[in-house]
Amino acid sequence: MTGPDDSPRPPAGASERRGGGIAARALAARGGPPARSVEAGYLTGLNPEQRQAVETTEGPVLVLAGAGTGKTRVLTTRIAHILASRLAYPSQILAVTFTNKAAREMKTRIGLFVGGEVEGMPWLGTFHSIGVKMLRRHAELVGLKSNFTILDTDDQIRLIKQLIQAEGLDDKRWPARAFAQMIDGWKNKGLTPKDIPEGDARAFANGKGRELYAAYQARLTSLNAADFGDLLMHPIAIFRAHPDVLADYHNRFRYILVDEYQDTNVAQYLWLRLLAQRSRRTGDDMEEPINVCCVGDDDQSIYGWRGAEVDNILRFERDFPGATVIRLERNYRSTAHILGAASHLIAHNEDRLGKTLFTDAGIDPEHEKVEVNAAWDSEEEARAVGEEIEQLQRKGAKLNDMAILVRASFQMREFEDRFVTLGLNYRVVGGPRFYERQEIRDALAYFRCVAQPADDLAFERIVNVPKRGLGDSTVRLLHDHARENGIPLMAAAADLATTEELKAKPRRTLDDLTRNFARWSSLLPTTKHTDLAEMILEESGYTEMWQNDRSAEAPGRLDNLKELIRSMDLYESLPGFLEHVALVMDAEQNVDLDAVSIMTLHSAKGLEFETVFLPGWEEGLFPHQRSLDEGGRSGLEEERRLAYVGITRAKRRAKLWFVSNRRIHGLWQSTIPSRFLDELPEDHVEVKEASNSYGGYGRGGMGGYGASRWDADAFSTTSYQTPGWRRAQAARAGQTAPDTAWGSRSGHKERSINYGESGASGPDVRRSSRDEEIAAKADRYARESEAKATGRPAEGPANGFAGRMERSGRNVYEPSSGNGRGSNRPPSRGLGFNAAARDGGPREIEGTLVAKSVATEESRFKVGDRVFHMKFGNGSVAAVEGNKLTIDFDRAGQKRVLEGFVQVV
DNA sequence: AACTGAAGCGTTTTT
DNA sequence: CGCTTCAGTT
Repeated sequence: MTGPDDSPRPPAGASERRGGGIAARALAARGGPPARSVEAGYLTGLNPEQRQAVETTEGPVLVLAGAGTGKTRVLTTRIAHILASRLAYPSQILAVTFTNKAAREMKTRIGLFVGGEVEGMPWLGTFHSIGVKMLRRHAELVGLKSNFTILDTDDQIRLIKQLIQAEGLDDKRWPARAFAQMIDGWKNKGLTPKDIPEGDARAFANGKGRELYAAYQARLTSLNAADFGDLLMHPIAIFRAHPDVLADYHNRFRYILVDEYQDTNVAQYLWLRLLAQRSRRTGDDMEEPINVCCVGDDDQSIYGWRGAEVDNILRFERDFPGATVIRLERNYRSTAHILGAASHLIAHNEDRLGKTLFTDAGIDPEHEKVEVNAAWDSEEEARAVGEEIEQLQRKGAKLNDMAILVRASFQMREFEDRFVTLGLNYRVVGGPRFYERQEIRDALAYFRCVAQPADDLAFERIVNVPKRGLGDSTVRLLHDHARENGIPLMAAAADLATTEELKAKPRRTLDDLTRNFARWSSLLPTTKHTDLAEMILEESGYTEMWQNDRSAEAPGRLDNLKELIRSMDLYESLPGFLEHVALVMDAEQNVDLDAVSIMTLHSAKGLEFETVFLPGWEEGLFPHQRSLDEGGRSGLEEERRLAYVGITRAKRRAKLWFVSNRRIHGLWQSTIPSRFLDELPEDHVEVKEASNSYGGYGRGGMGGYGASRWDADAFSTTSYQTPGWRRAQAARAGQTAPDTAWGSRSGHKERSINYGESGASGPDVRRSSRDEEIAAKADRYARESEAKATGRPAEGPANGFAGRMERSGRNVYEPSSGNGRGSNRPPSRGLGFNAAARDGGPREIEGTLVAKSVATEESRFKVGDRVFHMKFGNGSVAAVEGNKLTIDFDRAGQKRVLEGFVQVV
């Protein structure tokens, strides 16, 4: 099975053809003049270390690249250099990244060097996408066909659940999800069923862990399917069992580059080592090493929990003897304050190779120190951050240059709520993924059934979606029949439609359904895939199902389906598209819109922003209690690296926050500032007065308005030696684990979020009680797409309503403010935090806010107006509050929306 | 087969 | 606290 890209076999070596030969390359490796006579333009502007990393093309190279030291630039320039020096064909370079984003960026940037010919780099991609590519070429060696399907987590869990039940085990006591995660963990470590430790095997399913794992693998094979982990496991198995295949790759790849090496797990490491560690046999029978270059930063290793082994990077020199190690320590991103703070923090870690970042930019009095801010609770934190953002915006800053980086995704909500209220554009990066939405998965399941009628899991998913009266009992019959005859469910369905086994009604339905699928499949070769896709959704009744759905999300889902079909246009065929979807679970974001980014610290790695807000620096949350409990010291160190990553995302401003009260599991807990705050150097840090809504404006040297938790001297000095701080420290010292909610759970069973879907057999789709929120977000999406369509920014900066709305809510928590979730406030303020409330707060702030309110126009809507909304259709206005309208929609029910999104009919 | 209420469950990070 | 899942009911 040869793939489409049978690139030219490497001849005796591309360079030899140019008369360069190994010697010439070795010369270049010693830093001598490059093979080209003219100094290549792409080399200018590199510092000496970067340049060395680019030009040391021969032999193993490890580049330890600190944050902001131009890692991506080195990587891409190195590839460009290899290509420009004709050391290898594009197809002879294997370049592996971790994320699709990184792969995309590399492609783009290499394209800039090479002049757009990115297609010529067939082996640049993520571990997984390259894994699939290899697996498709040799699938039969592990008992698969080359058109195998890739399971998503959902399919995986359903399948495991079936197996658990088949074993006669209690699927409540042994949850499928937990086992899916165990399997994942094993595969991350490169362990097949027979390799797993006895203890692990016993830990699940009354000691049947190993059997279950084996059964799962067998089932995958019979389904002609692979899960994510298999995309690496199978190639490893193939390489080991078939030296000829491996030799072929050895022969093919002249250069191997790996990005983010500190994040590789054992399986990836094994895969890589198989490919890179042997010598390559050249035509004239000489041994020539494959040139491997790994780039990484041990200080940014934050995926240990997922099986990443920092050891891989520490072990590099042993794995590849004679390796050149290059350190990139010159930081081009951040100010000296930010760098100083981050470096000082990370120096508290023991397990590191040790790098010292420096910058040429000296300490500039204009540069802001890293800020530490306090807030009473998370709501106030969000409010204050929102105000800071608006302030920056007023000074001309762009929202695109700001980001809020949180430890855990539940923190995002507060900010989203707040920004919706403010009318501040935001974008959640890495949130619920497009392809994980229910309607998208359903649609994809239809497509999979058409492209591959043997895809049982897809079939199962949609037999009764929309409801056709094919319930559990019918499906069970199908299963039995399929099993007895060793045929796929689709075929079984076709069979049963012709026999007497079923009652007339389901038989009829089944007959219709299978005929439809047969017809769609037959159209596959002749019909344009986007048209076919549309036809499938239309004729299956799937579109209609959502059209008839009166819930708030339905219109959005229909939009998503349209978007799905639109995006298919970029791909050549249905199978091609399905492959893309399986591997690339994220959808590109709309970058045209000026918006604040909200994301987790993990997904922020590799990005940079002028201003970074880092909320939630509290013990238990950050560092996360669970990391502490499960990971001990190394867990703490990983958290610290996460903090380091967070701070180093900032170019000019890093603003840290902690709150005194946070709601966890619906309960208010009082919290303690993160130990990481203590670990910051005073020189580069400014501790701010509680920057809540009543104290937040009068910053810096201002006299201070009354005692506060931080006390007056906290204003003028940037010291931690304040009573409040000491109190917090004392509290922490006395009580390590903050509280029950975080502490006591013995760690097992983690859950990922399931987006409101019941399983395959549970067709009743219930209304989520998050309708309101989703509706609010729907507004945002509407705005985004509108902005996209009209080509102009959706709306200017936040209008002046922010202040007014906060008015009454500022010092006192008002039970019914916001969206009806006003109950259950934290206890009344203590700790002298109320200082500003005593005298009503600083005057000029009041002034500002009042001015803001006055400047606002009267709403152009009034109660009773008939209006139209892009998502919710027609309705009548039930209430007006500022720019927010409560509208009774004819179809979608009552919603609160911003007036910008509706128009008078 | 589909709907409903009620109980119980988990609440970090994701290719 | 909010959400998912289950079990019992129609």
